[in-house]
Amino acid sequence: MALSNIEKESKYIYRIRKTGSMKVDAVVLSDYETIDEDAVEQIKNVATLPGIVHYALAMPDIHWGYGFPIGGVAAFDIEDGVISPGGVGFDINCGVRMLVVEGHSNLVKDNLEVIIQRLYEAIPVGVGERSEKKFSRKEFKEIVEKGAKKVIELGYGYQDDLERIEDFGCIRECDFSNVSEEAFERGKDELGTLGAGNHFLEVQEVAEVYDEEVAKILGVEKGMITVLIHTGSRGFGHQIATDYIKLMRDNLKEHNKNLPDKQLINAPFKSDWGQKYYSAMNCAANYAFANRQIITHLIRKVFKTVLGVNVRVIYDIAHNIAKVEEHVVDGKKRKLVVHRKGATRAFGPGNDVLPEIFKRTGQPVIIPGSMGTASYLLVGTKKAEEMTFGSTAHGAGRALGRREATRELSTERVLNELKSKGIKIMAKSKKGIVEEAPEAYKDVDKVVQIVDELGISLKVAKCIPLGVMKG
DNA sequence: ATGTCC
Repeated sequence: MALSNIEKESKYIYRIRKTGSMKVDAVVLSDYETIDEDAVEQIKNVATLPGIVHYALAMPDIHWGYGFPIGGVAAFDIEDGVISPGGVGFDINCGVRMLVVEGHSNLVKDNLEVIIQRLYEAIPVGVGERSEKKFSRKEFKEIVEKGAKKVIELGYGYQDDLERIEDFGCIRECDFSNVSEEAFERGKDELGTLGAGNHFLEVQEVAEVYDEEVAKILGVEKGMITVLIHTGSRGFGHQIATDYIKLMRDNLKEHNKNLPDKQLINAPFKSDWGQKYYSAMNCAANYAFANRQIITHLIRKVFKTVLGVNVRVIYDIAHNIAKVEEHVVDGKKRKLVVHRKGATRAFGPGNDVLPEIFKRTGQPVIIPGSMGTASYLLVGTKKAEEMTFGSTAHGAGRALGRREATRELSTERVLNELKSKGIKIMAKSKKGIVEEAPEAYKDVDKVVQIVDELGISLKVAKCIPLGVMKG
Protein backbone atom coordinates (compact mmCIF):
# COMPACT_ATOMS: atom_id res chain seq x y z
CA MET A 1 0.00 0.00 0.00
CA ALA A 2 1.38 3.37 -0.96
CA LEU A 3 0.38 5.62 1.89
CA SER A 4 2.31 8.85 1.76
CA ASN A 5 3.39 10.91 4.78
CA ILE A 6 2.22 8.30 7.26
CA GLU A 7 4.44 7.93 10.32
CA LYS A 8 4.36 5.11 12.79
CA GLU A 9 4.10 6.72 16.20
CA SER A 10 3.90 3.51 18.19
CA LYS A 11 2.27 0.12 17.84
CA TYR A 12 -1.15 0.59 16.19
CA ILE A 13 -0.82 4.39 16.08
CA TYR A 14 -0.14 6.06 12.72
CA ARG A 15 -0.01 9.82 12.20
CA ILE A 16 -0.40 11.84 9.03
CA ARG A 17 1.08 15.32 9.64
CA LYS A 18 -1.09 18.17 8.45
CA THR A 19 -0.34 19.41 4.97
CA GLY A 20 -2.13 21.74 2.56
CA SER A 21 -5.52 22.75 3.89
CA MET A 22 -5.54 20.24 6.76
CA LYS A 23 -6.09 22.14 10.02
CA VAL A 24 -4.97 19.28 12.25
CA ASP A 25 -3.13 15.95 11.91
CA ALA A 26 -4.96 12.75 11.07
CA VAL A 27 -4.35 9.74 13.30
CA VAL A 28 -5.20 6.17 12.39
CA LEU A 29 -5.40 3.56 15.15
CA SER A 30 -4.85 0.32 13.33
CA ASP A 31 -2.35 -2.19 12.05
CA TYR A 32 -0.67 -0.90 8.92
CA GLU A 33 -1.66 -3.86 6.72
CA THR A 34 -5.40 -3.23 6.91
CA ILE A 35 -5.41 0.53 6.41
CA ASP A 36 -7.37 1.38 3.30
CA GLU A 37 -5.93 4.24 1.25
CA ASP A 38 -9.28 5.72 0.19
CA ALA A 39 -10.40 5.89 3.81
CA VAL A 40 -7.14 7.61 4.81
CA GLU A 41 -7.76 10.17 2.09
CA GLN A 42 -11.18 10.76 3.64
CA ILE A 43 -9.86 11.25 7.16
CA LYS A 44 -7.36 13.77 5.77
CA ASN A 45 -10.28 15.62 4.14
CA VAL A 46 -12.11 15.65 7.46
CA ALA A 47 -9.04 17.33 9.00
CA THR A 48 -9.64 20.36 6.73
CA LEU A 49 -13.08 21.19 8.15
CA PRO A 50 -13.62 24.39 10.18
CA GLY A 51 -13.17 24.19 13.94
CA ILE A 52 -11.82 20.64 14.06
CA VAL A 53 -10.02 20.02 17.34
CA HIS A 54 -6.78 18.14 18.12
CA TYR A 55 -6.83 15.54 15.32
CA ALA A 56 -9.09 13.65 12.96
CA LEU A 57 -9.23 10.04 14.12
CA ALA A 58 -9.82 6.66 12.55
CA MET A 59 -10.52 3.42 14.42
CA PRO A 60 -9.13 0.03 13.35
CA ASP A 61 -12.38 -0.81 11.55
CA ILE A 62 -11.99 2.23 9.26
CA HIS A 63 -13.30 1.92 5.71
CA TRP A 64 -14.62 4.18 2.97
CA GLY A 65 -17.96 5.92 3.61
CA TYR A 66 -20.05 8.89 2.43
CA GLY A 67 -17.68 11.85 2.90
CA PHE A 68 -16.35 10.80 6.28
CA PRO A 69 -14.89 7.31 6.64
CA ILE A 70 -16.79 4.72 8.64
CA GLY A 71 -14.80 4.13 11.80
CA GLY A 72 -14.09 7.86 12.04
CA VAL A 73 -14.18 10.24 14.99
CA ALA A 74 -13.99 14.01 14.59
CA ALA A 75 -14.57 16.65 17.27
CA PHE A 76 -15.38 20.27 16.48
CA ASP A 77 -15.37 23.31 18.71
CA ILE A 78 -18.94 24.18 19.69
CA GLU A 79 -18.43 27.88 18.90
CA ASP A 80 -16.54 27.91 15.61
CA GLY A 81 -16.90 24.29 14.53
CA VAL A 82 -19.36 22.54 12.23
CA ILE A 83 -21.83 19.68 12.15
CA SER A 84 -21.99 17.43 9.09
CA PRO A 85 -24.63 14.84 8.09
CA GLY A 86 -21.88 12.84 6.37
CA GLY A 87 -20.04 12.68 9.70
CA VAL A 88 -23.00 10.93 11.27
CA GLY A 89 -24.05 8.70 8.41
CA PHE A 90 -27.38 8.03 6.73
CA ASP A 91 -28.46 5.56 9.37
CA ILE A 92 -28.60 8.00 12.28
CA ASN A 93 -28.08 6.19 15.61
CA CYS A 94 -27.45 2.90 13.99
CA GLY A 95 -26.49 0.97 17.09
CA VAL A 96 -26.39 -2.26 19.02
CA ARG A 97 -28.29 -3.55 22.02
CA MET A 98 -27.28 -6.63 23.99
CA LEU A 99 -29.83 -8.63 25.97
CA VAL A 100 -29.31 -11.60 28.24
CA VAL A 101 -31.74 -14.50 28.60
CA GLU A 102 -32.37 -15.73 32.14
CA GLY A 103 -32.61 -19.45 32.78
CA HIS A 104 -30.48 -22.36 31.70
CA SER A 105 -28.71 -22.02 28.36
CA ASN A 106 -29.62 -25.58 27.33
CA LEU A 107 -33.27 -24.61 27.39
CA VAL A 108 -32.56 -22.11 24.60
CA LYS A 109 -30.13 -24.36 22.74
CA ASP A 110 -32.59 -27.26 22.70
CA ASN A 111 -35.29 -25.00 21.30
CA LEU A 112 -33.14 -22.84 19.06
CA GLU A 113 -34.93 -23.65 15.83
CA VAL A 114 -38.33 -22.65 17.16
CA ILE A 115 -36.93 -19.55 18.90
CA ILE A 116 -35.32 -18.26 15.69
CA GLN A 117 -38.48 -19.08 13.75
CA ARG A 118 -40.68 -17.23 16.23
CA LEU A 119 -38.34 -14.22 16.33
CA TYR A 120 -38.46 -14.14 12.54
CA GLU A 121 -42.25 -14.13 12.64
CA ALA A 122 -42.46 -11.54 15.43
CA ILE A 123 -40.02 -8.93 14.15
CA PRO A 124 -40.49 -7.41 10.70
CA VAL A 125 -37.25 -7.72 8.74
CA GLY A 126 -36.09 -6.67 5.27
CA VAL A 127 -36.11 -3.57 3.08
CA GLY A 128 -39.28 -1.54 3.37
CA GLU A 129 -40.80 -3.97 5.87
CA ARG A 130 -43.53 -2.31 7.94
CA SER A 131 -44.64 -2.71 11.49
CA GLU A 132 -48.18 -3.84 12.36
CA LYS A 133 -48.28 -1.31 15.15
CA LYS A 134 -49.54 2.12 14.09
CA PHE A 135 -48.80 5.16 16.23
CA SER A 136 -50.78 8.38 16.00
CA ARG A 137 -48.96 11.53 14.87
CA LYS A 138 -49.08 12.82 18.45
CA GLU A 139 -47.57 9.59 19.80
CA PHE A 140 -44.95 9.58 17.06
CA LYS A 141 -43.89 13.15 17.93
CA GLU A 142 -43.53 12.15 21.58
CA ILE A 143 -41.57 9.03 20.64
CA VAL A 144 -39.02 10.96 18.58
CA GLU A 145 -38.72 13.63 21.26
CA LYS A 146 -38.58 11.27 24.27
CA GLY A 147 -37.08 8.11 22.79
CA ALA A 148 -37.13 4.81 24.67
CA LYS A 149 -38.85 6.38 27.67
CA LYS A 150 -42.00 7.11 25.66
CA VAL A 151 -42.34 3.61 24.22
CA ILE A 152 -41.79 2.16 27.69
CA GLU A 153 -44.69 4.32 28.88
CA LEU A 154 -46.71 2.79 26.04
CA GLY A 155 -45.94 -0.67 27.41
CA TYR A 156 -42.81 -1.72 25.51
CA GLY A 157 -40.51 -2.68 28.35
CA TYR A 158 -39.61 -1.65 31.88
CA GLN A 159 -38.49 1.59 33.49
CA ASP A 160 -35.31 -0.21 34.63
CA ASP A 161 -34.27 -0.66 30.99
CA LEU A 162 -33.53 3.05 30.65
CA GLU A 163 -30.28 3.21 32.63
CA ARG A 164 -29.05 0.41 30.38
CA ILE A 165 -29.26 2.64 27.30
CA GLU A 166 -26.71 5.26 26.25
CA ASP A 167 -28.03 8.68 27.37
CA PHE A 168 -30.94 6.83 29.01
CA GLY A 169 -32.46 6.35 25.56
CA CYS A 170 -33.23 10.02 25.02
CA ILE A 171 -31.38 12.99 23.60
CA ARG A 172 -33.13 16.13 24.76
CA GLU A 173 -31.98 18.63 22.12
CA CYS A 174 -34.54 17.61 19.54
CA ASP A 175 -37.37 19.32 17.70
CA PHE A 176 -39.92 17.48 15.60
CA SER A 177 -40.84 20.70 13.78
CA ASN A 178 -37.46 20.45 12.01
CA VAL A 179 -38.37 17.01 10.59
CA SER A 180 -39.94 16.85 7.13
CA GLU A 181 -43.35 15.41 6.42
CA GLU A 182 -41.65 12.89 4.15
CA ALA A 183 -39.41 11.64 6.97
CA PHE A 184 -42.48 11.23 9.17
CA GLU A 185 -44.31 9.34 6.41
CA ARG A 186 -41.37 6.98 5.93
CA GLY A 187 -40.80 6.52 9.64
CA LYS A 188 -44.28 6.13 11.04
CA ASP A 189 -44.77 2.46 10.12
CA GLU A 190 -41.21 1.27 10.72
CA LEU A 191 -40.90 1.47 14.50
CA GLY A 192 -40.13 -2.01 15.76
CA THR A 193 -38.60 -3.25 12.50
CA LEU A 194 -35.08 -4.52 11.91
CA GLY A 195 -34.35 -3.42 8.34
CA ALA A 196 -31.75 -4.85 5.99
CA GLY A 197 -28.10 -4.51 5.00
CA ASN A 198 -25.78 -5.12 7.94
CA HIS A 199 -28.67 -5.06 10.40
CA PHE A 200 -29.32 -8.32 12.19
CA LEU A 201 -30.64 -10.04 15.24
CA GLU A 202 -28.51 -12.78 16.73
CA VAL A 203 -28.92 -15.37 19.49
CA GLN A 204 -25.53 -16.02 21.05
CA GLU A 205 -23.71 -17.76 23.86
CA VAL A 206 -21.13 -16.16 26.14
CA ALA A 207 -18.12 -18.26 25.15
CA GLU A 208 -15.39 -16.51 27.07
CA VAL A 209 -15.10 -14.05 29.94
CA TYR A 210 -11.94 -11.94 30.23
CA ASP A 211 -12.86 -9.98 33.34
CA GLU A 212 -15.07 -11.92 35.77
CA GLU A 213 -15.65 -9.04 38.16
CA VAL A 214 -16.70 -6.52 35.52
CA ALA A 215 -18.76 -9.12 33.65
CA LYS A 216 -20.69 -9.83 36.83
CA ILE A 217 -21.44 -6.15 37.40
CA LEU A 218 -22.61 -5.78 33.79
CA GLY A 219 -24.78 -8.89 34.21
CA VAL A 220 -23.14 -11.59 32.09
CA GLU A 221 -21.47 -14.88 32.95
CA LYS A 222 -19.86 -17.59 30.86
CA GLY A 223 -22.42 -19.91 29.27
CA MET A 224 -25.26 -17.40 29.36
CA ILE A 225 -27.43 -16.81 26.28
CA THR A 226 -27.38 -13.30 24.85
CA VAL A 227 -29.38 -11.66 22.08
CA LEU A 228 -27.87 -8.90 19.96
CA ILE A 229 -29.98 -6.35 18.09
CA HIS A 230 -28.23 -4.32 15.38
CA THR A 231 -30.47 -1.71 13.78
CA GLY A 232 -31.01 2.03 13.54
CA SER A 233 -33.50 4.70 12.53
CA ARG A 234 -34.63 3.03 9.28
CA GLY A 235 -36.16 5.21 6.56
CA PHE A 236 -36.79 8.00 9.10
CA GLY A 237 -33.13 8.76 9.78
CA HIS A 238 -32.23 8.15 6.15
CA GLN A 239 -34.74 10.78 5.02
CA ILE A 240 -33.53 13.31 7.62
CA ALA A 241 -29.94 12.84 6.41
CA THR A 242 -31.05 13.19 2.78
CA ASP A 243 -33.16 16.29 3.55
CA TYR A 244 -30.40 18.15 5.37
CA ILE A 245 -27.65 17.28 2.91
CA LYS A 246 -29.83 18.93 0.26
CA LEU A 247 -30.83 21.87 2.48
CA MET A 248 -27.21 22.60 3.39
CA ARG A 249 -26.20 22.29 -0.27
CA ASP A 250 -28.91 24.78 -1.33
CA ASN A 251 -28.58 27.25 1.53
CA LEU A 252 -24.91 27.23 2.54
CA LYS A 253 -23.14 27.48 -0.82
CA GLU A 254 -20.67 30.17 0.30
CA HIS A 255 -19.75 28.38 3.54
CA ASN A 256 -19.14 25.10 1.69
CA LYS A 257 -17.44 26.42 -1.46
CA ASN A 258 -13.92 25.13 -0.72
CA LEU A 259 -14.69 21.57 0.37
CA PRO A 260 -12.18 18.95 -0.79
CA ASP A 261 -15.15 16.58 -1.23
CA LYS A 262 -18.80 17.63 -1.79
CA GLN A 263 -19.93 14.86 0.53
CA LEU A 264 -18.39 16.74 3.47
CA ILE A 265 -21.24 19.27 3.27
CA ASN A 266 -21.73 20.85 6.70
CA ALA A 267 -23.15 23.79 8.63
CA PRO A 268 -21.59 25.87 11.40
CA PHE A 269 -22.93 24.17 14.53
CA LYS A 270 -24.29 27.40 16.00
CA SER A 271 -25.96 28.51 12.75
CA ASP A 272 -29.68 28.03 12.05
CA TRP A 273 -29.05 25.14 9.66
CA GLY A 274 -26.61 23.54 12.07
CA GLN A 275 -29.12 23.71 14.91
CA LYS A 276 -31.98 22.52 12.72
CA TYR A 277 -30.04 19.48 11.54
CA TYR A 278 -28.83 18.78 15.09
CA SER A 279 -32.39 18.82 16.46
CA ALA A 280 -33.75 16.69 13.59
CA MET A 281 -30.82 14.25 13.84
CA ASN A 282 -31.60 13.82 17.53
CA CYS A 283 -35.22 12.97 16.65
CA ALA A 284 -33.80 10.14 14.53
CA ALA A 285 -31.47 9.15 17.37
CA ASN A 286 -34.45 8.90 19.71
CA TYR A 287 -36.38 6.98 17.04
CA ALA A 288 -33.57 4.41 16.90
CA PHE A 289 -33.49 4.01 20.71
CA ALA A 290 -37.27 3.52 20.61
CA ASN A 291 -36.94 1.08 17.71
CA ARG A 292 -34.48 -1.13 19.61
CA GLN A 293 -36.72 -0.85 22.70
CA ILE A 294 -39.80 -2.09 20.81
CA ILE A 295 -37.77 -4.93 19.27
CA THR A 296 -36.59 -5.83 22.79
CA HIS A 297 -40.23 -6.07 23.83
CA LEU A 298 -41.03 -8.38 20.88
CA ILE A 299 -38.04 -10.57 21.78
CA ARG A 300 -39.16 -10.72 25.42
CA LYS A 301 -42.61 -11.87 24.33
CA VAL A 302 -41.11 -14.70 22.26
CA PHE A 303 -38.86 -15.98 25.06
CA LYS A 304 -41.68 -15.68 27.62
CA THR A 305 -44.20 -17.48 25.41
CA VAL A 306 -41.95 -20.25 24.13
CA LEU A 307 -39.72 -20.92 27.15
CA GLY A 308 -41.26 -18.95 30.03
CA VAL A 309 -38.02 -17.08 30.68
CA ASN A 310 -37.20 -13.40 31.19
CA VAL A 311 -34.86 -11.26 29.14
CA ARG A 312 -32.80 -8.38 30.59
CA VAL A 313 -31.09 -5.49 28.86
CA ILE A 314 -27.30 -5.38 29.24
CA TYR A 315 -26.68 -2.18 27.26
CA ASP A 316 -27.59 -0.22 24.15
CA ILE A 317 -25.05 1.91 22.26
CA ALA A 318 -25.21 4.34 19.36
CA HIS A 319 -22.48 4.11 16.74
CA ASN A 320 -23.61 6.74 14.17
CA ILE A 321 -24.18 10.04 15.93
CA ALA A 322 -22.91 13.54 16.69
CA LYS A 323 -23.03 14.70 20.30
CA VAL A 324 -22.20 17.73 22.36
CA GLU A 325 -19.73 16.59 25.01
CA GLU A 326 -17.10 18.06 27.30
CA HIS A 327 -13.54 16.86 26.78
CA VAL A 328 -10.17 17.98 28.06
CA VAL A 329 -7.97 19.04 25.16
CA ASP A 330 -4.41 20.15 25.89
CA GLY A 331 -5.26 20.47 29.57
CA LYS A 332 -8.33 22.60 28.91
CA LYS A 333 -11.95 21.53 29.30
CA ARG A 334 -13.85 22.29 26.08
CA LYS A 335 -17.36 21.81 24.75
CA LEU A 336 -17.17 19.85 21.50
CA VAL A 337 -19.43 18.44 18.83
CA VAL A 338 -18.12 14.87 18.64
CA HIS A 339 -19.00 13.02 15.42
CA ARG A 340 -18.83 9.26 15.75
CA LYS A 341 -19.51 7.54 12.45
CA GLY A 342 -19.07 3.83 12.87
CA ALA A 343 -17.51 4.47 16.26
CA THR A 344 -18.74 3.80 19.77
CA ARG A 345 -18.67 6.03 22.81
CA ALA A 346 -16.34 4.47 25.40
CA PHE A 347 -16.53 6.62 28.55
CA GLY A 348 -14.47 5.34 31.45
CA PRO A 349 -15.10 4.74 35.15
CA GLY A 350 -16.33 7.75 37.10
CA ASN A 351 -17.67 9.67 34.10
CA ASP A 352 -20.44 12.02 35.22
CA VAL A 353 -22.92 11.10 32.49
CA LEU A 354 -22.97 7.40 33.41
CA PRO A 355 -25.57 5.89 35.74
CA GLU A 356 -24.39 4.60 39.15
CA ILE A 357 -24.18 0.97 37.99
CA PHE A 358 -21.46 1.80 35.45
CA LYS A 359 -19.56 4.41 37.46
CA ARG A 360 -17.15 1.74 38.69
CA THR A 361 -16.72 -0.21 35.47
CA GLY A 362 -16.93 2.39 32.72
CA GLN A 363 -19.74 2.23 30.17
CA PRO A 364 -20.42 -1.04 28.39
CA VAL A 365 -19.25 -1.09 24.77
CA ILE A 366 -20.65 -3.59 22.28
CA ILE A 367 -18.64 -4.49 19.19
CA PRO A 368 -20.57 -6.87 16.94
CA GLY A 369 -18.83 -9.10 14.44
CA SER A 370 -20.12 -10.01 11.02
CA MET A 371 -22.57 -12.84 10.42
CA GLY A 372 -21.24 -16.07 11.88
CA THR A 373 -18.35 -14.49 13.81
CA ALA A 374 -17.96 -13.46 17.44
CA SER A 375 -19.23 -10.26 19.07
CA TYR A 376 -17.63 -8.60 22.07
CA LEU A 377 -18.70 -6.85 25.22
CA LEU A 378 -16.12 -4.36 26.49
CA VAL A 379 -15.99 -1.35 28.80
CA GLY A 380 -14.87 2.20 28.14
CA THR A 381 -11.78 3.71 29.74
CA LYS A 382 -10.17 6.92 30.98
CA LYS A 383 -7.55 6.33 28.30
CA ALA A 384 -10.27 6.64 25.62
CA GLU A 385 -11.40 9.90 27.19
CA GLU A 386 -7.82 11.19 26.99
CA MET A 387 -6.93 9.84 23.58
CA THR A 388 -10.02 9.40 21.37
CA PHE A 389 -12.66 11.82 22.74
CA GLY A 390 -14.01 8.79 24.61
CA SER A 391 -14.41 6.57 21.55
CA THR A 392 -13.61 3.10 20.29
CA ALA A 393 -14.34 0.84 17.30
CA HIS A 394 -17.84 -0.28 16.29
CA GLY A 395 -17.47 -3.57 14.46
CA ALA A 396 -15.48 -5.61 12.02
CA GLY A 397 -15.61 -3.03 9.24
CA ARG A 398 -16.12 -3.95 5.61
CA ALA A 399 -13.22 -5.44 3.67
CA LEU A 400 -15.15 -5.84 0.40
CA GLY A 401 -17.72 -3.43 -0.99
CA ARG A 402 -21.24 -4.77 -1.48
CA ARG A 403 -20.71 -5.12 -5.24
CA GLU A 404 -17.36 -6.86 -4.81
CA ALA A 405 -18.84 -9.26 -2.28
CA THR A 406 -21.71 -10.11 -4.65
CA ARG A 407 -19.23 -10.78 -7.46
CA GLU A 408 -16.77 -12.84 -5.45
CA LEU A 409 -18.92 -14.89 -3.08
CA SER A 410 -21.75 -17.37 -3.50
CA THR A 411 -24.88 -17.62 -1.37
CA GLU A 412 -24.61 -21.40 -1.25
CA ARG A 413 -21.08 -21.36 0.11
CA VAL A 414 -21.86 -18.77 2.76
CA LEU A 415 -24.89 -20.76 3.89
CA ASN A 416 -22.90 -24.00 3.95
CA GLU A 417 -20.19 -22.42 6.06
CA LEU A 418 -22.72 -21.16 8.60
CA LYS A 419 -24.33 -24.60 8.61
CA SER A 420 -20.99 -26.30 9.22
CA LYS A 421 -20.52 -24.08 12.27
CA GLY A 422 -23.98 -25.13 13.46
CA ILE A 423 -25.41 -21.62 13.10
CA LYS A 424 -29.09 -21.38 12.23
CA ILE A 425 -29.99 -18.63 9.79
CA MET A 426 -33.23 -17.03 8.69
CA ALA A 427 -32.79 -14.45 5.94
CA LYS A 428 -35.17 -12.45 3.79
CA SER A 429 -32.91 -12.01 0.77
CA LYS A 430 -30.16 -14.02 -0.92
CA LYS A 431 -28.43 -10.84 -1.92
CA GLY A 432 -28.12 -9.81 1.73
CA ILE A 433 -26.44 -13.09 2.59
CA VAL A 434 -23.48 -12.61 0.23
CA GLU A 435 -23.20 -8.90 0.91
CA GLU A 436 -22.95 -9.61 4.62
CA ALA A 437 -20.81 -12.76 4.41
CA PRO A 438 -17.97 -12.97 6.98
CA GLU A 439 -15.50 -12.85 4.08
CA ALA A 440 -16.78 -9.38 3.18
CA TYR A 441 -15.62 -8.10 6.58
CA LYS A 442 -12.37 -7.62 8.43
CA ASP A 443 -11.54 -9.85 11.37
CA VAL A 444 -13.48 -8.60 14.41
CA ASP A 445 -11.12 -10.47 16.76
CA LYS A 446 -8.25 -8.37 15.42
CA VAL A 447 -10.19 -5.09 15.71
CA VAL A 448 -11.04 -5.90 19.33
CA GLN A 449 -7.49 -6.97 20.10
CA ILE A 450 -6.23 -3.61 18.84
CA VAL A 451 -8.65 -1.45 20.83
CA ASP A 452 -8.01 -3.57 23.93
CA GLU A 453 -4.24 -3.35 23.53
CA LEU A 454 -4.46 0.41 22.93
CA GLY A 455 -6.56 0.58 26.09
CA ILE A 456 -9.38 2.64 24.53
CA SER A 457 -11.81 -0.07 25.68
CA LEU A 458 -11.21 -3.33 27.52
CA LYS A 459 -12.50 -6.80 26.72
CA VAL A 460 -15.07 -8.20 29.13
CA ALA A 461 -16.67 -11.10 27.27
CA LYS A 462 -16.88 -12.78 23.90
CA CYS A 463 -20.17 -14.09 22.49
CA ILE A 464 -20.45 -16.60 19.67
CA PRO A 465 -23.50 -16.91 17.42
CA LEU A 466 -26.00 -19.76 17.65
CA GLY A 467 -28.66 -18.37 15.36
CA VAL A 468 -29.05 -15.29 13.21
CA MET A 469 -31.86 -13.45 11.50
CA LYS A 470 -31.21 -11.02 8.65
CA GLY A 471 -32.90 -8.79 6.12
C1' DA B 1 -27.90 2.19 5.25
C1' DT B 2 -32.21 3.05 1.95
C1' DG B 3 -39.72 2.84 -0.55
C1' DT B 4 -31.17 0.24 -3.47
C1' DC B 5 -32.83 6.84 -8.88
C1' DC B 6 -36.69 12.33 -8.75
